[in-house]
Amino acid sequence: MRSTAEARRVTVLNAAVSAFARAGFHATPVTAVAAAAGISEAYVFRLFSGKLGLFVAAAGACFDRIAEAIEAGAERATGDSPEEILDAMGDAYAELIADRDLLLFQVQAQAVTDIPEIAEAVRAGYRQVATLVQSRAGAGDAQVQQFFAYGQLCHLIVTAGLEQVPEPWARALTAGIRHP
Amino acid sequence: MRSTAEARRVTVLNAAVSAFARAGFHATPVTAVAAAAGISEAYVFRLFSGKLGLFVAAAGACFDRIAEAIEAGAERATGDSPEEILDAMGDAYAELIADRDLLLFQVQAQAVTDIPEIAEAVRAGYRQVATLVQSRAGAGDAQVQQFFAYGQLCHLIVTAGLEQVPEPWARALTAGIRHP
DNA sequence: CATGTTTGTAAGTGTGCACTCACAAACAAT
DNA sequence: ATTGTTTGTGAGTGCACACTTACAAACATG
Repeated sequence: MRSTAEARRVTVLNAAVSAFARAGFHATPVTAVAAAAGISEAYVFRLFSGKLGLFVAAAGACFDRIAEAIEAGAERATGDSPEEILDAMGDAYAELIADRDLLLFQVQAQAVTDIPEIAEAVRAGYRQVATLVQSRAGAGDAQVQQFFAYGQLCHLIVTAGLEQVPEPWARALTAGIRHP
Repeated sequence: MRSTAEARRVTVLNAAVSAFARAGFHATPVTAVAAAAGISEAYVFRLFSGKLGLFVAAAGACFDRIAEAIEAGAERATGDSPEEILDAMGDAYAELIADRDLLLFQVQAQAVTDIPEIAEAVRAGYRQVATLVQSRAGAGDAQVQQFFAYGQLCHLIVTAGLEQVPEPWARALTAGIRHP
């Protein structure tokens, strides 16, 4: 008995977010997650209820990390106007997704929302983050909407690799976006 | 010999866009596409170079339809200021994605950009649409960027089913978005 | 009508993967 | 020590699916 089940679950979830982020739900065998976590495939199935349960739990971990980073970013805001807090939140988010795992996982999760359990997990994740942004920044609906619209644009820029494209249309889409 | 190969390819591509849109690249067996097109799986493999070739061709067809609709929308603009043309383009896009196939296909394609051929197809598609919007509307970079940012937000709203969510955070994200 | 070409399919083949089960070793409790 | 519980794995099982091949029927052309 090397570790408690709860500690293993955390390790596995980190490996799962990373693995699912790259290839998505259907193209990622749980063998890959197990290998990344350093345990056997069979034990992953005992720790989580099937591949679907694993993915849903990983989604929860993903959005928890995002909410945590955004809240910490708000704490570092220079002022307390909605604009300043939103800006600080944007910076924190840009910094967080530097490794791309959390960003890509969101894209992958959105792609498998035809599975009801995953759709619910995505809604729960955005509920958590959106209510946080709304209440913590004290921003109006339009500002919150804009915050998420440009966040989604960021997902497109990264998945399509637009920061590598020198043509004018790509420069227009990536202009001023923090950090890609 | 009922039909020419070229006519079959068109039929198959329509079926492919629809089928891939729902379940994505990896979860859609080419049997499903073949069945939807009313031909055998083996013939699909003769018409296209593997499942990947089929998906890439479907992506081309998808973005062609989008570009066509946006151009037709611009034609119907009430004035010829960038704002009015962009607005007409937005309406045309909102109308086009009413059946959700074209929207969901884009989301699915973004999720499998770890496959280089698909990443290139996505870039080619957005190049086509973005240059069209930029040149046809005569809009500045910031306006073009905003156009696509809110388009991407629209993808989130649909995949997560936010238009069905009555809570304040979801209302903020969906406010004023055309047609969901 | 004979020969060639294109359209179409039925029936495989091999492989990858989700999930299970029987079993073992580490630890706890009495 | 003995019994029970939790942590952990190796070795399967069965199925879905990408892709191939061999073959047949429709059409064209001389």
